[in-house]
Amino acid sequence: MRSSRYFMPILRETPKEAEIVSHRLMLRAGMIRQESAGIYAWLPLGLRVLEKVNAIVREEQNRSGAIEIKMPTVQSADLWRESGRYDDYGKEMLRIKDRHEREMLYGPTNEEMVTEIFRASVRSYKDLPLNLYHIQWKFRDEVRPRFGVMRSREFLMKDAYSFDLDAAGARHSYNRMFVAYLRTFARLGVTAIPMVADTGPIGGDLSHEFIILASTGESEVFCHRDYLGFAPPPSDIDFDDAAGLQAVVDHWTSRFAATSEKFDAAGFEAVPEESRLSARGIEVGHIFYFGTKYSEPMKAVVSGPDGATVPVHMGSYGIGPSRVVAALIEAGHDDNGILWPDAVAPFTVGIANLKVGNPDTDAACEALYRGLLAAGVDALYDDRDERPGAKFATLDLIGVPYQVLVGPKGLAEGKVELKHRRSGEKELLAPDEALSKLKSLTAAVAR
RNA sequence: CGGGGUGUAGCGCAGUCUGGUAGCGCAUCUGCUUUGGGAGCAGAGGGUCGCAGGUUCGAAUCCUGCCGCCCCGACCA
Repeated sequence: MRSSRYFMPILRETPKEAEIVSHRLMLRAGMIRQESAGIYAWLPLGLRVLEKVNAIVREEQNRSGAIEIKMPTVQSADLWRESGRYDDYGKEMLRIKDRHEREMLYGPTNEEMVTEIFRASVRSYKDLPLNLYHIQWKFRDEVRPRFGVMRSREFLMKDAYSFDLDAAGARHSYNRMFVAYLRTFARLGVTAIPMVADTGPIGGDLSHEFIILASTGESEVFCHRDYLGFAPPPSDIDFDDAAGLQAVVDHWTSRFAATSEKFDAAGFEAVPEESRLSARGIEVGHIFYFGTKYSEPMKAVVSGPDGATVPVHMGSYGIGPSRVVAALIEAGHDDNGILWPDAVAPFTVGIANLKVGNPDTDAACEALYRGLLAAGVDALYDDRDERPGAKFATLDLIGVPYQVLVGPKGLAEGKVELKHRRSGEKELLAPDEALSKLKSLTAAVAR
């Protein structure tokens, strides 16, 4: 993408309403724009990051055996009356009426709808296990939305729903998601620690929250330091191997880890003092097993091997990609701007032409830009007629991980400067060396 | 939902107390000079002062009502 042709409304000053660093940086980088309290438009740069998060989430869901669908945002109130939640959900649910005065709602979650879809088509235990997920906008009418997309009213959520014949099968489905989440967050470049969680209004008796540690996080969390060193499960892990998955889950739940709601002083004090980690965290994922809570009232039943009709055991599994974007910034930023993990950076490489109009810099930049595009690298070519300082500041602000600075001084020596955003390291290379080095550095994230 | 605050140009703000027809910085546009860490000079454009009533010769400013937004608390992916 050429900067001169792009839509990237950078703000030099911070809008006063933005309190936390991720919100400030997302506004300044022109990633989002607030349209109403807790409701945001995603501008091109923000959308790029959001879609890269989605892509990783989707790949790992698919790898674990989940199947993607897309359910609507608007649902019928009648569906929610079946489960009894229409009256229970309270003011957080946005209730609307259509032109025929039918009661509708903007979905805050989809347990009822997916159960309805399941029961309409599945009759036999032979069709199980089944896990259906979608990535869709949700709306929860929070009393006080805040912190930008961290706690917004409208937010994007990946929600998966598993269906099994019995509790043991459901446990396996739960573990599949547990392992998929470990891999997902590792690929997103962060450590997310599974912590024992409250099941809340969704109900059930098995639940974990996945927490990213960040000093500006909203939750107070306590865990064993060992979690920071645990290796994520490999990409070739066998999701059909119930015992193998259970071993991974056992390992990742073998140390103390709890949010303040589930904090147990005796358990934490049993952790050796030098290993106790008391920190702040951001909840980016939450998984539940809730048995037959919905299948029973909504009659989602299958025939078992013995011919008996039984309600299916279900679980639900959420990741909030829009919140993840903010959490990644909370976990990665400095005074100059955002430090994206390579895998989700809006652009992997930025090229700054320090003197647009100079035949040498123009030609060198064009060659680099074309070479990167040909290699499938997401490159941003800053070809605007701006001063060098403005270009450096912009690339740092939006967090481009690898930057090539091309100016007449360097070119006179036959060199361009390659800068690594996160470490600040710089090196002088011949343009073609820079290109081949960038190709190898970014090979893992190139398309 | 309780408490506090705020609304003036795209962003950050002054002006409101003490009414006289709107200003500053950044951004934008034009020109010249600049060009390796958010340039300088000169000029220009851009605002129903949140909305609706009221008081007044005259309202951004005073009064009444409404709305939006932000912060603190209680609640949540």
